[in-house]
Amino acid sequence: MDDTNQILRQRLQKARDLAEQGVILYDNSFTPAHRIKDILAAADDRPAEDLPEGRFSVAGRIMALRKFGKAAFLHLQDESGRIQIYVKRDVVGPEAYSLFKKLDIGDIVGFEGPLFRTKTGELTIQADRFRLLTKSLRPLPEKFHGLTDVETRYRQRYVDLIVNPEVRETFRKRVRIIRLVREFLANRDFLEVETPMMHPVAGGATARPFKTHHNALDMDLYLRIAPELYLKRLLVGGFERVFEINRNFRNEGLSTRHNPEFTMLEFYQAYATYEDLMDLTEEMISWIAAEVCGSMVISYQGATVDLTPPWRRLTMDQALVEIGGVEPTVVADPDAVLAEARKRGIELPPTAGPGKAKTELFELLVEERLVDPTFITAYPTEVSPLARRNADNPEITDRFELFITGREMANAFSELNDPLDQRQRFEKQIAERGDDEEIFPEMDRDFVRALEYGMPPAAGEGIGIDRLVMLLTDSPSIRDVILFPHLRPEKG
RNA sequence: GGGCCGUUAGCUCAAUUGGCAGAGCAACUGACUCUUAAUCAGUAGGUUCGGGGUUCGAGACCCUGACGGCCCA
Repeated sequence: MDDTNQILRQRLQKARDLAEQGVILYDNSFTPAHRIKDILAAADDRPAEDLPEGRFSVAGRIMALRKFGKAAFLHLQDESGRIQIYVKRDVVGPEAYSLFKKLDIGDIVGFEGPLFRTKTGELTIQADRFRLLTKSLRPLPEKFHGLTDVETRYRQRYVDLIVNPEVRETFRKRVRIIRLVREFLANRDFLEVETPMMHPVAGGATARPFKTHHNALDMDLYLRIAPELYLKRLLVGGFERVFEINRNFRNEGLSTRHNPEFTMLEFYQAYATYEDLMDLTEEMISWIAAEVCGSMVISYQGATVDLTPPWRRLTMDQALVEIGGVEPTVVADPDAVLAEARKRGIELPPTAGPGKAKTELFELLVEERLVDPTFITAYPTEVSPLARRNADNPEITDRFELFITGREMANAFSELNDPLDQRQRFEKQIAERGDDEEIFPEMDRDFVRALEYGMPPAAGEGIGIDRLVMLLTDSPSIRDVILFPHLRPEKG
């Protein structure tokens, strides 16, 4: 502990003095009978003469303290809310009051007493007993400006949570959103499963994985970049509707939209197509928004986003023409697409075909302009190694991505279940991976074997939970919706 | 990885052209029994992110490193 700080020294000395007087600094013998929110609700707007009678006991942290000579007001905060407490020497007695005067903002204290209203009408507990439950040794941030330094907020999230109620609310909403996702899928007979986080082969996505090592088995393992290949094995096994909400890990850069570990929902439904999943996705996200935000029309960083179904559906070619302003003749001609991409300054690897070029053009010209929810369909097969080919056109897949506020929110497709096609696409991926052996180092042979047993026709989807939470909590950065976002160590 | 910006008291922030490092809140002492950014009087609190340099003199200028933010890859 940094004992050069004056305030810390004083607090520590104060704690020692209290301990010498026989005060227990970390007492765990007080059980509050009430939550602050329930007291506030019970009293509601009732006038002073009509307040609930009897004694109330609450426990929480002192957030503000206004002391007089022989009386004091304080605000106590528990998880549910904040209430004013009045402590008067004539009521608690001189001995207890001199102990009370040693308490600090930040201490956790239990109070007991009846309710009254102050002359300004504020509901207040007139404490006749109290007990110090936890002595705080570090000062809280200033009451008016609070804690705004983002680095401290992320590094010491506990302080952020103590002093910033909107941060607590964001994380409550996060929990609520995840619970609603589970409820929605459970109501449709989806089975929640858990699949491995450590994979011998990092598959199911194209991303650089984290590597670890199993000592007893003397083998390298990868933290999963996606659960997809395991969930599809479960379809082979006969579970027809499965989902998993869990962490994925990608060994890539950090940004306002990327954390190395992030939470992903993936779900798979047998005998369904990507078109069924568009309906399901609309229904799920608009319902969750209505439950959590109270409306399907929400505000995100100053923009209005209307989540009311149905949502706009465009093929990638249509989006390039209608939103990106690319000539239809260019979109229709593979060579022209490649030329257009190069003309726009996009650097393409030598192996890239028109599908890759289209996707890059889409990211450049269209993506950020899709504010209201939009499904983009007909992704090139070239960039969709796990998706089923379209029956009429093998160059495209039965796939969609969902964009909201210019960000990719979901990725879904009718699943490829032809084992021979799957093996060829894996082989092509490996051949084209370039120098970076970290990405897609080998094919998942067992997955191909599973397909050989026969996977029912199915559609599957992934939704980035963190991005969904960002959208529904109006948070600009993924770090605002992850309790402990990744940061470099404090001391280098 | 690249560019730009930032880091000053526990917190939020000042500091003119390079000239004694400050305020508010928090803290400490005292007064005060309905306050709510309580009030009043007084006191204390600094490795100006680290290292190096220029200068009579550096929080500020130069070099370098750390951490963070934004944008780009």
